[in-house]
Amino acid sequence: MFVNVNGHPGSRPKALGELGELSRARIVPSEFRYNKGTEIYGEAEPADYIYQVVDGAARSYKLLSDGRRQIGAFHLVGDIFGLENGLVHRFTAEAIVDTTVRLMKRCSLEHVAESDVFVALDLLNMTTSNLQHAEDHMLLLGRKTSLERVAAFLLEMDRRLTAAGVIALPMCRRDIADYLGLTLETVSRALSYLHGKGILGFLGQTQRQIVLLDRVRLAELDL
Amino acid sequence: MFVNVNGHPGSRPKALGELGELSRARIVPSEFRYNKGTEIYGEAEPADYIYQVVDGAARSYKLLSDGRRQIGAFHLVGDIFGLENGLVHRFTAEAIVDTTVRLMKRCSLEHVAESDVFVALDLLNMTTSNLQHAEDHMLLLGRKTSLERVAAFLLEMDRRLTAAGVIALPMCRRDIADYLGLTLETVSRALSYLHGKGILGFLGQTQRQIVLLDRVRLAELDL
DNA sequence: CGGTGGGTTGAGGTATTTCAAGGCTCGTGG
DNA sequence: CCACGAGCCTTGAAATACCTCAACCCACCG
Repeated sequence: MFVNVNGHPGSRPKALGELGELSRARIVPSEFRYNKGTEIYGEAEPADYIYQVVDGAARSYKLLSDGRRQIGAFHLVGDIFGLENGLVHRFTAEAIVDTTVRLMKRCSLEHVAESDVFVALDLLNMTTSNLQHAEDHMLLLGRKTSLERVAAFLLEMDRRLTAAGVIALPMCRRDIADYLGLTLETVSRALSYLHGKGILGFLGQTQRQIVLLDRVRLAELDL
Repeated sequence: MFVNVNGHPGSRPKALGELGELSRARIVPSEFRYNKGTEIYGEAEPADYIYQVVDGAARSYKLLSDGRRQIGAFHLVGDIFGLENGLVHRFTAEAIVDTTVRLMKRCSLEHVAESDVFVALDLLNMTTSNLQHAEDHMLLLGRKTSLERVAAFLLEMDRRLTAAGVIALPMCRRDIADYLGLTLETVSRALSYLHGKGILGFLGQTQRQIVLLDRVRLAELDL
């Protein structure tokens, strides 16, 4: 079934083993590269590092026992993720495309936080940002229609990764669906609808580059 | 509005409150009572205080422009809520029943946090707890069926407010529905179904007191 | 008593999912 | 160079989980 593409149960990459190579660099943040679809860390794994996307994109998700997946967030260039307060990660994180991350050992960070108020407040600010996103997303998942969800998604991506007026999505329709609590078909239909209404256009033939032609009408769909 | 708080900026705090993790903050808490259904604070209002439920229960929610409501959390006895990092609240909070809260001035708390690393870390811990709850709730809202949602709700309430084997719910079906992203009818049907299966029982005639008769089968529904 | 605020239940409607088919692109190998 | 399969996306048709609308019951309360 869903064994390969999203790296479901089958794949148990050796994130720790790979990171072992980096263990020499204790203090200085190091960079690491993950290939498309590979796991960066798994849910319930020890949270030894925090990550920042240098290039590429990642997804964080939870799974139900039967494979249903909910993506909690996409991590784009510049985003910091993997920040957990407890000892373990609460999400699985995977590279959506070939991705370079900068990583930092968590324990040293915590140690700094205990002695430096401003680091602690920084952590608090980052956690609060994550919380705010999650709160907004609960409203979307609990109460918005499919069209409203897709509109909100497009506006979020427009805000976060538009370059030169074009939204170059790194993720496939299934990822979008699992982020929005829909099926990929419903996402596709909503995008087609918006396309038909002249609200957005596609560039190239991959369907992953989107131009927002009428931001006003799109915003009207995002209640 | 409700301005009966005596803690003025000038007054020097002395006694420790029982605000648990925040006791180091050395802030004098005052109590206040809200009648059933009244607003404690509104979304986008200045966040001047943080709150702890002494008695009763509260709900935090967001509204869409057309009135659709998503309850993000219920606040039960002992819970701290209204903790925002920004200047304004991101939810509206209301008393579900007649409720007594202990409240603390936020600005003084922040001031302490800047100088006391342990207070800042306490704030971080509380924010992280909220984040974790929101993350779990996203999975519920995005991917679980109505029966699974109701089962998860019952188990959460069982964990958080059961006394003597009875779950005495403070909230009505509509609140539950708006928490679970369902309609009140669907919630009612799910409860009836579980009742019919012998998984739960009702006490009294208000339908608000629930006994879990078969926690095992209920847990099986919570994937 | 009559009204109001919950709660349940049924019948019908609908938004979204599910199932199925087909198209397009791209990489690989004959 | 073309054939081929895999991955991704779209679209249609049918199924269904949940919603909507409506009726009714019951407890509470002035």
